[in-house]
Amino acid sequence: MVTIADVARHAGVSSSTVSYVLSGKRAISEETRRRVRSSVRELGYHPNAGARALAARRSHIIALMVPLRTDVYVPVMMEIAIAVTTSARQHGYDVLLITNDEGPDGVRRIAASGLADGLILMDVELDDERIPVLRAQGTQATLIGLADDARGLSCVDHDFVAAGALCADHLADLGHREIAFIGYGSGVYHRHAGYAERTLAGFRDRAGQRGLRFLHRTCEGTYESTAGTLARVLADRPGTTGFVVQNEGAIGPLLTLLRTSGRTVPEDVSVIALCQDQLAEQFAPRLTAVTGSAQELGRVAVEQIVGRLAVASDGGRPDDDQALLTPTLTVRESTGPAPLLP
Amino acid sequence: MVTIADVARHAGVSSSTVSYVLSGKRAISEETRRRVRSSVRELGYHPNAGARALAARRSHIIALMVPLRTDVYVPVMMEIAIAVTTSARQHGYDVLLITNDEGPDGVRRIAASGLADGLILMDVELDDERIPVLRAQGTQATLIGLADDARGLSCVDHDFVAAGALCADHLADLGHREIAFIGYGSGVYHRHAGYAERTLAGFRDRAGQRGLRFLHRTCEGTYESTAGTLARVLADRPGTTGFVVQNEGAIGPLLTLLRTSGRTVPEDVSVIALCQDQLAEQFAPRLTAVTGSAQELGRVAVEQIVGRLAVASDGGRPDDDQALLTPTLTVRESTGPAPLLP
DNA sequence: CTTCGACACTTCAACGATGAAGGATCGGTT
DNA sequence: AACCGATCCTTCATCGTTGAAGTGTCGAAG
Repeated sequence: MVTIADVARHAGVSSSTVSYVLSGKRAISEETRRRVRSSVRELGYHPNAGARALAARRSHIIALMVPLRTDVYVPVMMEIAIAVTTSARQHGYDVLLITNDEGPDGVRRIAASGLADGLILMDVELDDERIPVLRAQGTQATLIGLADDARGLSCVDHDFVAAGALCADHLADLGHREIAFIGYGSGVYHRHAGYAERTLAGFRDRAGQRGLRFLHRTCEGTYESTAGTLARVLADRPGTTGFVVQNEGAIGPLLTLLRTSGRTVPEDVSVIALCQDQLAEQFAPRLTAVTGSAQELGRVAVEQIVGRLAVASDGGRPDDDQALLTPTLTVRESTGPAPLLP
Repeated sequence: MVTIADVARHAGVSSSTVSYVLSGKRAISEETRRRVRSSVRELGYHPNAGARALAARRSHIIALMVPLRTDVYVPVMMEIAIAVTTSARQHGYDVLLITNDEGPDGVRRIAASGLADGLILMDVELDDERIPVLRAQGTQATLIGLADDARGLSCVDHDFVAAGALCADHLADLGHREIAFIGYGSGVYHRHAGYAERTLAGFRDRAGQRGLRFLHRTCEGTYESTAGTLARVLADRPGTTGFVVQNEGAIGPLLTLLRTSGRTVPEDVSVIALCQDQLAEQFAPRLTAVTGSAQELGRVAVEQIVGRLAVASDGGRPDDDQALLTPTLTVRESTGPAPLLP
């Protein structure tokens, strides 16, 4: 193992000079800097992470707490996790993956052991048990999602209200008047998962303003569940010409069921999905969709936590930013003008 | 921050006694152990990760290197990552997430800095650049996937050969004679991704033994690509009655296309998928599928690396195990007896 | 010709844990 | 009474890095 002392000896300086060259915290002459750098390269020196964390009281690790639950669309989670990892690396941090089944104790463990400098929490509930722990430990953290009381924390999330409104506007612009909103399973709403409720609220408000009638129906995302939901919708409101789908699993079944029931998309009914573009493009017809960038979410979360850590290590009190990312509507082949009344 | 010295003072012992109570490496009297444990609890002591890593020369961290690429089915990757994380915790390890765009340098960085004790590599290519680095650094590692030269490493993977054979057997048992194998995009084969080639090989061999005629066609997994692939298959071999699909993205389009071309599943054609059960159940009809457990894969990988680390820290030379996990065939509604010849 | 400040580097004491080596205590054996 | 071994605990050096404080040198100002 190559230590800083080996580098120092090789470059003919003291080890703290090597440390200063590497951290850039003191002025070092051009000549010495060059020599040290070339010794570092020649010996293949990498600072020992443990020693560095001990001495500097910073591990340069960010912990990312991901849900075990699989009722959220998994590729999105993965995309966020990867975006967090690559963004973190750009700021000189590594990412520790922990699962939220460790709960508040997990947060305590990570914070108290100094394993990570800060945390990013995913799948936050409105009234989350982990938040008081964070505050008690004085640990820097960012939430992906919104919580009731986010004092001392930063947050970032998609603007689901805007996403819901975009759906309503698009269908209203096309002349649709009766809409069905196919949501997640009822469990998601009972958990008060913010994203589900906020999308619905945004849709509901805009739908009201635009004079749309609509139904909201939960759906578990299986074929059977979608079939049941669709049957109920068509029984309750036979004049429905627009569908908003926020459940990734329900999209495929819905399209199949519409087809087999003799309804053509988009001539007879329009379908607009709240899902990743990649997924929207896999169906036939390709789906008009409202999307937020998962990568952006991860990137912003990292920037928030890195910013907080920088301020805190200078002895400051970080601002609690709340970022809402604006969603995008991409019009594809699944939406069109409402059919003329028969 | 609570240190081991605080605990020692509180319990009226020396700090190394606390250390021994916690590690269990020396005999400590029942009475003292009790007192130390209760002090630990009362003060909320968690050992400082950096100090522990420095002194013990083990970080208790396993690095998991995941692919950035998205042409593999992402939920499977996530499932593995989560299984690795939860299994690792059960062995007292945490998991550091790194992306394979860091390449061999990433491996060097992690190994040389002592950030992680060992690595688990995913998406390994047959001739992978990271493997020589691992060997040079003397780092313990496990591969998820198989490599050409795995000396000094452990490996775990699904038995894709067996999976391919299972597909051939099932269709042969049902009386099918002309089969189409819809694979991944050509890029996957050009990369010599082991799983694609091995599944095909297993299928090919068994198909030969069972007297099946078959076509193998690549497919990018989009609707258009699937349509093109299917059209070619039906033009080349109009008598095809069985489909094996190894591309998750192609399943939905294939089912839709078969239906719109007037073919009923399973009465006219049988479809067997190589994909997760969860996905197989989302289609209508539910798909007969051959599956390997992603959770099991993660669990075994962790057990291998933890085992290697234990042996190595006792000064031993770990065995290079290669585990192949047996896949399961679950018969659902998408396969049935071959239609009688017209 | 002293003094001062700027610059460039070094010295050295942390940081918080581990674990080898070294007591202290005690019952039992010669 | 002296010695022994076992048991249980403590002392202390060590891990590799950081950064405050200190040293030495040199040019410019007083």
